Amino acid sequence: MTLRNRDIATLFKRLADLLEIEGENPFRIQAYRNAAETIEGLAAPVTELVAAETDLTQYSHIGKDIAEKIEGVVATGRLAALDEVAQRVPPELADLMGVKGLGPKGVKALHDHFHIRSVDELEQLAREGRVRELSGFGAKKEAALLEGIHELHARQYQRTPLAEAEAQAEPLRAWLAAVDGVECIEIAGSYRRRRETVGDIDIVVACADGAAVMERLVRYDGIERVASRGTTRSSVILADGLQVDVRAVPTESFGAALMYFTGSKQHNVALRQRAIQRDLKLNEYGLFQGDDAVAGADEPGIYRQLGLVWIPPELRGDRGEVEAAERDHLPALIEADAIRGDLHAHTTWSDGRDTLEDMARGARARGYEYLAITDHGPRVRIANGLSPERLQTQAEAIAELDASLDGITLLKGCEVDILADGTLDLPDEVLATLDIVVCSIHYNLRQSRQEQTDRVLRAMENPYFMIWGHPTAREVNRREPIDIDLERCLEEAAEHGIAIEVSAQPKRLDLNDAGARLAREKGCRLVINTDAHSVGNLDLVRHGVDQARRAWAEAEDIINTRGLVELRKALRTPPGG
DNA sequence: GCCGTTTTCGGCCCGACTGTTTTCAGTCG
Repeated sequence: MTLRNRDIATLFKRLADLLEIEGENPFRIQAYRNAAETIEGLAAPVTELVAAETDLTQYSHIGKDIAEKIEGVVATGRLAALDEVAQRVPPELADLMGVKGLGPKGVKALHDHFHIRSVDELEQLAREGRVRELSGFGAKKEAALLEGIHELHARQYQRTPLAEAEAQAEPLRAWLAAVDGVECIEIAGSYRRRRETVGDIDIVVACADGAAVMERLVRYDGIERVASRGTTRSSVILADGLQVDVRAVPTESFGAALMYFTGSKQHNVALRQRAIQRDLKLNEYGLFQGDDAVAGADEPGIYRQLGLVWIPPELRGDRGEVEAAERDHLPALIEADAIRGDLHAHTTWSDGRDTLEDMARGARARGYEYLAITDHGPRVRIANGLSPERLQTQAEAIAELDASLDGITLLKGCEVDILADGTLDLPDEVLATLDIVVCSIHYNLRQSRQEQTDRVLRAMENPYFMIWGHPTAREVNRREPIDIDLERCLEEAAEHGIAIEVSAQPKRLDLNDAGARLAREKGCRLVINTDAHSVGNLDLVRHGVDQARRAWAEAEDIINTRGLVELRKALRTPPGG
């Protein structure tokens, strides 16, 4: 199995956890955690960067020492420093830190006194009521730990997909907005940064009377329990286990609080350091010079005082956005209303729920100029994939409908399968009759990296390969991406003028933000498609726009922001086409 | 261990809440 960036990051996080339990210098620990964040956020595989002898210290939070440690990991598969610490501190203790309410000091105390090593042992100890024997631990703490263990098991470390989080959070936002005196209310956190999944929900409320907000919060119907409650800050757990933190601030602090709770943590740290350099102090109440607030009511004012233009939340990840904002070189991010058509949609001809006509009318009702009908090719039998004969019949139906419908153009297309050997599941003479050919992988997901890469590169040699559909076949929280040399494939795609799909399906979001950013850097055009299997699915496009924005994409990078004539020019041109 | 618009040493984000403490440490975000 290839060493993924996430695996390498995990080693450094674990090293940080164990050192923290040992009581090491907290800044050294933070340095390892910062480096882990950087590694996770890199678009290119670290293994390949090392193979190409890239200077890793060019990346933030990676210095000489950590660069060498990373090279060691790539060479040996092990982090020597971690192995060394593991001789003194049982590595399983890091898992105990996953229990809410238990930090490094608590883990060390429990281990020193009871010699426990696992969450299960802690659970047994707590059930027997023995944790309270330890000074610093009481009955309430013991109960809180049992609760924390329960939650750990229940949620299995899973983050909530953004679309699900929306369904939970928006009604609660509306519930709180009804409190008298609420001036502004926003959902912050990774939700506002539009990450594909969220760990919890952060709601920031501008209100003179915070107590009234908290009073209404705890009366919300969907609450499982109240984890903590104050007059300015409270936490509740919703019925499905999602945690919601609510923070009430005065109106003059709303921008600062919104910024603070939007994060990312790394972005906040960068801004606070910037404030310190200017003899200012930034906290969730405002930007202060001594005791005087110089900004705080709104975000643009704070950024301005720091010498920056306002940074859209999707860019706040300490990935170069502060430097870009300083030079006023931020991208003009794509907006949802810039999308003028969908190039990947299914109908009842294969596994869609709605008819060809319903889909066409639905797209027109959304204001689209065009819609590509791309039912499955024959390989996907379970989805009633189309044979060349049925595809021909469908083409006639599309042409007939297109002629009878004003205000939208229907494009004849197909979602062709990239077979295990890199051939496509329809012959070239059939593909030659189509306007749009989306090529996707649905089967043989477990091929080796070499096989998978060769497979896609071979497929791309086919002149009718126009769009690479959901390129890595990943599914959020459910299926890892296929093992493939993405960078190599994107270079090939750029060369042939193949557009890369950013699937807006919440379960796919494929390519993801880092992949889409890499695609742009390699010179590829992107296309935001819903892969709609119903009329309602067409509305999912905004989730794809979110991903593209996180990839720093502008409207110009996305081919389906163009009118039909320009779109055709932007697509790969097959021979004679 | 990283980093640099008071740079190669000396900082490194900071406030709220909880439980346990009898004045604050630990944890969280």
